[in-house]
Amino acid sequence: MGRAPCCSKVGLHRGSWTAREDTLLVNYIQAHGEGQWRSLPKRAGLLRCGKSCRLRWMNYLRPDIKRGNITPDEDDLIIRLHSLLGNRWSLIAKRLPGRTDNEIKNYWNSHLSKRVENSETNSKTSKEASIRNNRKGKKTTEKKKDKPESTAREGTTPIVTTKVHQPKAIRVSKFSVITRSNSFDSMISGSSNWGSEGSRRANDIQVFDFPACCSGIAGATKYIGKAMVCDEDQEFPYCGFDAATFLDETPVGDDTNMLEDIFEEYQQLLKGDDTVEKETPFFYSLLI
DNA sequence: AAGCCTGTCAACCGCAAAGTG
DNA sequence: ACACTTTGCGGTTGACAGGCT
Repeated sequence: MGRAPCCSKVGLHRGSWTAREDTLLVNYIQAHGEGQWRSLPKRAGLLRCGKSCRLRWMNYLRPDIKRGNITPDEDDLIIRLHSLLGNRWSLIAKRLPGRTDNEIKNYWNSHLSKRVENSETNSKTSKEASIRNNRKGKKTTEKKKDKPESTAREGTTPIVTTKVHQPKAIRVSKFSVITRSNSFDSMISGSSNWGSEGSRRANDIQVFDFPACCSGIAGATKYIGKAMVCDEDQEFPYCGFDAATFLDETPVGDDTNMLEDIFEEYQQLLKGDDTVEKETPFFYSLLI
């Protein structure tokens, strides 16, 4: 499909998987577990490359994959998370149990991107109309502040088009935490000693106070999640709060209200001040 | 009925981070 | 510190299905 193979895979199967191949892969992983993808095909008796096996398992065969259409709730959540995180599909997928990054990416590209684009166009058009009206001398009762633009869709939450970050693809470690001792430089470069799997249990769910530097601006006081230490000597947004880490560190549960709450709180945080983007590109460089 | 067009989605790719020796 | 391998990510492609002309 598409491009030439990344390496010589003469004799290896490519393209769609057969039922037999699926069975072989599932049986092998059930018996031996995931990992060792490079050697897995040989051991499982598959004529596929390890990458292909991993992809098939991750995106299709895993038992916890949720099949079926994206629900309106999921749909909304994807739009809103994308407005915060950009194309970080794996991060978005983590907030949608049972959905894969590939699925969400495809769904976005085929369904949502156009819708959001249209909503932005519409909103732009109405804004321009408004400007034209103003130029005509039509009175406006109040000067609108720069608020997040949103448009309503029938029966769903309005689409938030506040900011669309276009981050580059970076891998976000599952247990990444920002510590006082870690500089932003190390955060960006990814040379992370920001925490280790061994130092924290994955399911530790606690309620934390936002550091004063953050809560002062955001108005938010608490979030539920794993520890994230902030350098309170610095003022937000220099303190080390970042969307990816925040969402990554916040456990996923079945409680959609909790997700809503988390989203709302982070939304508040980002909304804090548009000058953040203009005056502190450093903060945004964490996301872009 | 046949051909064209469009949308969807599984699978591929290259790249970069993380892991290992 | 370095080189090499493994893993994970996001972008892209092309097969396929269904609608349209």
